[in-house]
Amino acid sequence: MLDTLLGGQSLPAGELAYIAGVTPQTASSHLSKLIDANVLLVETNGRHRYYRLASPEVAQLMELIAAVTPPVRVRSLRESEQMKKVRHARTCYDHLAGRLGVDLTKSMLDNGLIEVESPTDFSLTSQGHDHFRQFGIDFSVIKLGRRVFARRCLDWSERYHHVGGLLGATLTSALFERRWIERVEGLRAVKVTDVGRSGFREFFGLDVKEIIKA
Amino acid sequence: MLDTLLGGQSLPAGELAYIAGVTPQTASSHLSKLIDANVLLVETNGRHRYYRLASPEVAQLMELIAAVTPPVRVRSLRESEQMKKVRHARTCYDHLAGRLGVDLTKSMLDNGLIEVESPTDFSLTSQGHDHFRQFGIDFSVIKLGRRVFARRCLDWSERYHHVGGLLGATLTSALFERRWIERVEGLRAVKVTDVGRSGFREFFGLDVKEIIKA
DNA sequence: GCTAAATTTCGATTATCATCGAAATATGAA
DNA sequence: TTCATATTTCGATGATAATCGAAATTTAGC
Repeated sequence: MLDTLLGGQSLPAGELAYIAGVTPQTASSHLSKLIDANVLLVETNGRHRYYRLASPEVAQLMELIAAVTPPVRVRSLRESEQMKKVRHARTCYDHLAGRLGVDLTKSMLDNGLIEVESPTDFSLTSQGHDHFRQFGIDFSVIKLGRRVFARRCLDWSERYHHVGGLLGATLTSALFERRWIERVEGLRAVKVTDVGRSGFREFFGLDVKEIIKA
Repeated sequence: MLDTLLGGQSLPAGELAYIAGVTPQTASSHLSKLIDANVLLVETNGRHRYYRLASPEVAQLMELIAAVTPPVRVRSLRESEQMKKVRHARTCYDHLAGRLGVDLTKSMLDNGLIEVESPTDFSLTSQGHDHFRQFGIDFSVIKLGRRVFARRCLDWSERYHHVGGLLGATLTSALFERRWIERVEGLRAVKVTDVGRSGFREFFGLDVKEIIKA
């Protein structure tokens, strides 16, 4: 959770729990300890509680710990293959991340479907609205609710942003529905199907470099 | 045990056990974990095994933890007096910290001996080079090796930076050699001698406010 | 080679922590 | 109001860690 927050974002408890792979109760327990220890700050916003690092010193602290700690040894070929799959394409909460998520984001930027609105957010251009309407998703009728529309989410494996928020989530669930992507059993990784491979090329001008074999 | 080793000394396991108030078995168990975690190094010298911090980064890490952590409640008058001494002047790994370390750093900045080079580093000005040559230290002939020359190290008690790195270490060991400062028995604290008091005034334009009495 | 000192390893006990189901709380929406 | 969602609190259980006695290991000095 701390590693995720190192990017400087504020995230709600549920999302941090998902990322850490624990239940919300467990995450809540850890988060409150981290608050007490002056490591995190929380900002209450309605029923969401956004957690973030308490100070630049904490970020410096974590970088130092990473510098002092011996690098985590990958113990087996299987683990290393799994790591490759996870780096290639995975879900981050409910949207695409990894190489695929980042490349898709870059191609949407290049094609003028989205643009960088602020350090923390993307926005959908009118061209993007049209393009996604053709794709079968009409974002002009989708209600925002409390959720951010298109978060710029820092990708730990690619060190670049991918699209999160409602846009990322809606797009990703559509990709699952159309079977462009499928979950890899037991991992956070996803694989691109043959249908997806041609779909990404035609619709997003994106050549998916390596297809992960199931 | 780590707090004791922050003074920069090497100590045997038995002594660290005594200081921490645990049996040698318990200390040994913790020390071996700290070795595995790259926090400590051990030097075997006959049947004694001398433990010390593994790197300046570990010292910086611990000072940062102290800076982030909420202050510990002081339980007794004696503890409070000890705390005062430690806050006044102490060694941080191998360089000066506390009020004295911070004031010395400020006076070197004011007198143009050093300047802020980056958020993490100081640098020695040409005036500083001359001044230290007069003092008897020629930094132009000291090899850097892998160590940072003059780190801006955050001071937990003063919430300001003091000089670490090679510059801080070289200066501090010279101060011990000339008996401007001496260790306080059983603590990380140091005290300024009468010689040091006049020396700091003449050479660094620094009035040492309170002399810690032994 | 023997003995004493410093330290570690082993094993058992006790204390503490992590975890999650169930229930409570808080908020926003219908 | 009622329902759904986000989050926390409580409580029980299983896992992990701390601790130290006993015994093993290492080495200095005799």
